[in-house]
Amino acid sequence: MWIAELSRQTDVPVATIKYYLREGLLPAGESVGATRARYDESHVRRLRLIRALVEAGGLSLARVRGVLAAVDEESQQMHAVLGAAHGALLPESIEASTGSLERVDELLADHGWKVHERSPDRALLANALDALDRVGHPLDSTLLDSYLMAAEQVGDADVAHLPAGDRAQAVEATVIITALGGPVLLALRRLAQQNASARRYGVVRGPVCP
Amino acid sequence: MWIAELSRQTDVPVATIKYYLREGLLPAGESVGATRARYDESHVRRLRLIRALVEAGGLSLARVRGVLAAVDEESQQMHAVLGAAHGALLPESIEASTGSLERVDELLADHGWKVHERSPDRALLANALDALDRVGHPLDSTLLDSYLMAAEQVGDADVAHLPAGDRAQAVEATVIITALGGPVLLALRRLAQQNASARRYGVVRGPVCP
DNA sequence: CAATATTGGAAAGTGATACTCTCCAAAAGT
DNA sequence: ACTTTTGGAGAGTATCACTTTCCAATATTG
Repeated sequence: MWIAELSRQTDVPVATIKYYLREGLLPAGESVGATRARYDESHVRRLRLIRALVEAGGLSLARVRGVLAAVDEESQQMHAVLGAAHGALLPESIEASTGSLERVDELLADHGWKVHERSPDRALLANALDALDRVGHPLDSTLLDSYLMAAEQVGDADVAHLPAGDRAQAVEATVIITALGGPVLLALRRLAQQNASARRYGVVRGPVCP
Repeated sequence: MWIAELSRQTDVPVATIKYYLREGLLPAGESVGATRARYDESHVRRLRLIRALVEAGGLSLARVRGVLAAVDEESQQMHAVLGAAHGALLPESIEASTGSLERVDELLADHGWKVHERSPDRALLANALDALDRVGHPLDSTLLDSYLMAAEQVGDADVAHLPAGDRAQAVEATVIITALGGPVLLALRRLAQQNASARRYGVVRGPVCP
């Protein structure tokens, strides 16, 4: 198919496809003459993946680039793919207080979690705890435990549901569920908060949506 | 205190404070003469809140403005404050397929969740499910159930931990925990995924962080 | 065969966001 | 008297994610 057809099938403007090609997010089509290139199903899939990560996952194009690199890295073990996908999803350097980092490490140790010691998530978590401290609302330890147990449920379920057979599909499923599961979980959490709030405070009329 | 002292206490550059004042994110100080204004603890707290929402919560200044408006709205019931905070945290119009919206509504009905029928979270959730469909990895119903139960745990715990006494503090705690709890939960989820992945796939060496 | 349309490719332009810098005259400190 | 600081405003800057405009080389259509 030509670029116009690729645009039609994915609902992405031709100009944007050209931009993604320039940026190296989308591999070039098979060049047919000087002013023509042919695209195929793989381009349709890749383009849909990019749009899903950007629109629903809220990733920047820079992060998408990193995620795609992790997807395309053929040689790695599945466990490493997850680590690479996580690495691509996060800023690589976050600063956090040693106090919060210790609290995180202790928490992980208490529950016997086996995570990479240089995982950016440790620092990211500690950083969030620091921010809560700074605004004068430190995260209660029992609340943090609730978060951890809920996260464990979800993380276990995520990994259990990764397809076992085809490696390429498992890799894609890994980045998709990691990136798009987040918004799903956060939306459900807010809905659960609304439900819990309705029970705790009672509702005269529904909540006001401004 | 003068603006320089406010800057010192919050680690926010004077130019940025002036910018926030212009943008109406920070209320003006008490004007003392033509070239002087006095700031107090309330400005320090507000500024720290803004920075926490922006840096740790990842909110845009436009969303912060909405959240602060919800905080400052004195008249509302606590339940409405939560709704307003949620409203401010999300885009107000998200489109989703009727199929996914029905799936969401059914899910909420099955679990007896009482949420506002026009909550943007419904559409946001349905939109995320649509995105998963479009990339050819529809969200498995048992996995969605795991998400829902985990979200219920967290949402219940969040609301249970809101301070009961002072209303102003409860309002602030509501927006803080809603906005900053998200990153905490997502970081823990990724750590849980790493742990589950280590168990499922075994680890020869630790995951590679690129 | 002529007229029109489409393509790949590159460069420049756009609009939003979040600052950051420069300037100013009035006032405060020394 | 002189240096510093302040509030206020305007302009400038960097990044991001496109979008527009241009081109010459083809393809398609009549």
